[in-house]
Amino acid sequence: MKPSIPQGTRDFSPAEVRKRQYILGILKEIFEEYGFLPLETPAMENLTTLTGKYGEEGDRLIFKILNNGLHDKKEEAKSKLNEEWAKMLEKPYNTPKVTERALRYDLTIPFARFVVMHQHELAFPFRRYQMQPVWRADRPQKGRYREFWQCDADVVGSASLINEAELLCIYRSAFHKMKLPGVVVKVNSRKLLAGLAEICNAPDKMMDITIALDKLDKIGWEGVTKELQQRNIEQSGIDTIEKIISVTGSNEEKLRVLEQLMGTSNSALAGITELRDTLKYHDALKSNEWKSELQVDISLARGLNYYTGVIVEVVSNAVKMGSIGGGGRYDNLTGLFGLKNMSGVGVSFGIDRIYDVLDELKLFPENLDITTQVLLVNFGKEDELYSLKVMQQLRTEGISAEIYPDNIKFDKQMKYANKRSIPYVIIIGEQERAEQKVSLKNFVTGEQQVLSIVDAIDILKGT
RNA sequence: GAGGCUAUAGCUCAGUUGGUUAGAGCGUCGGAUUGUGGUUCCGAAGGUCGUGGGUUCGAGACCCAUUAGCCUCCCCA
Repeated sequence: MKPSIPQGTRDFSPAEVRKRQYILGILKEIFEEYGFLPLETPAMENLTTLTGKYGEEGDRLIFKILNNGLHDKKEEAKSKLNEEWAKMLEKPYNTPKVTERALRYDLTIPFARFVVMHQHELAFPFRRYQMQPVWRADRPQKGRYREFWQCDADVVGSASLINEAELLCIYRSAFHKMKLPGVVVKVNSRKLLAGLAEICNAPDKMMDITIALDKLDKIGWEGVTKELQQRNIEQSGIDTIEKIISVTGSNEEKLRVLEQLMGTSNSALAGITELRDTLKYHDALKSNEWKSELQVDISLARGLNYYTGVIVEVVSNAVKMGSIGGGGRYDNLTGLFGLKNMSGVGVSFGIDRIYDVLDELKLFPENLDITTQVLLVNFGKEDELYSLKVMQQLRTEGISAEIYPDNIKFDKQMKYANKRSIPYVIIIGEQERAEQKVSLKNFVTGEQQVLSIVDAIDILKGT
């Protein structure tokens, strides 16, 4: 049979894993630096944990897991299952008989579930980071996969805007460490968007307005106007929106003008205040080394409807690609699972996209592909036994070493070392063994010398 | 959910208005060269042309269906 993998999934070759680990390593380091603790949750959740949390569209994209009731030995149970199957096929919907588990769709909802289940053991505010794959039954395309990784950091149990500011700093610090150019961290507030809907006389149409507005970059103001008309927004409202999104200047200047334009809405004023306070905290925390921009952007919307306060999204202008991260404040996330008054805020890094961007811009460090430092050539018989001892000595000294396990032709072994980009080869034959020495060949320069084991170790350690 | 493109060797792809025995590069394996890699040279293996049907004297090519992959919109990371 022809080997294949499911649509939207990928193998990661050793070189790719190295690169991915480079990204994960930077994130992990920063998360820990900011006091976040690691968490892992199962790949699958109970279906009821996930449904209804991501909107109608999201629900459709959840990967459901078939019950394995087929192992049930009772004929009665089997026929019951067949009935359910038939029902499901007739008009597509799910019954608990057929599926009651699903692959996790993101890391936030499982986190909320975890917090509620472990509320008595946790010290609040609880900060956790989590880096694991998630699955979506989406149609794959460039930069979009059915299995992809998310790296989230969330704080739950604190309403302070210091958390928002810290998360903004995590973004800026991480992309600074990756040397990613053209990074723009956009912030907005759901309250501001709610206020916008209010002053457009359409308080119940916040989602319609924000979805249309979110496309500003893509389809321009003309396209957005059309979309707003389609969504039945009054012309006076559209004019107001135009005025508001045309506001330019520094973040503080923007906020000042927005305050004048939207002063009649308490919600908008609350949004402006929280953005102002977040920026104030951020300014106290920030490093002058960071080259990314932090922009208040009222056209920023985020799809997930559990956000209630500050929202954030990160893009890189250096590459044509969707957002590489996003997040926001959700006031009542754990309320869904029965734990009230537990405000949370979090950010997510889309490392698959970050990978694509870094790869395209050739920003991965070059030394990532170094693996084994030295290969011992195998000459068979007593030579290889002596080589094994030498090899363990090297490993004890912290030098990664491997022996070619089979006694095949010399040049094949050399070709192997070359292909693996192993920088050193140790040759131990009869002569070297008799003298208790090794021949050390530098594969980059081609130089070779006969040395005592101690001297060889010194050279290998020096590089 | 809507639309577009593609499918030929392990990989990337040629293949003329339909015409004899389907090609190249890379990779793999063997040899030149069993104590010295990269470069080079010689040789070999490897294909029911995605699958099923149709048109035709004749189909890798044309038509229909089907499956899979890629991409765009929607939505999202």
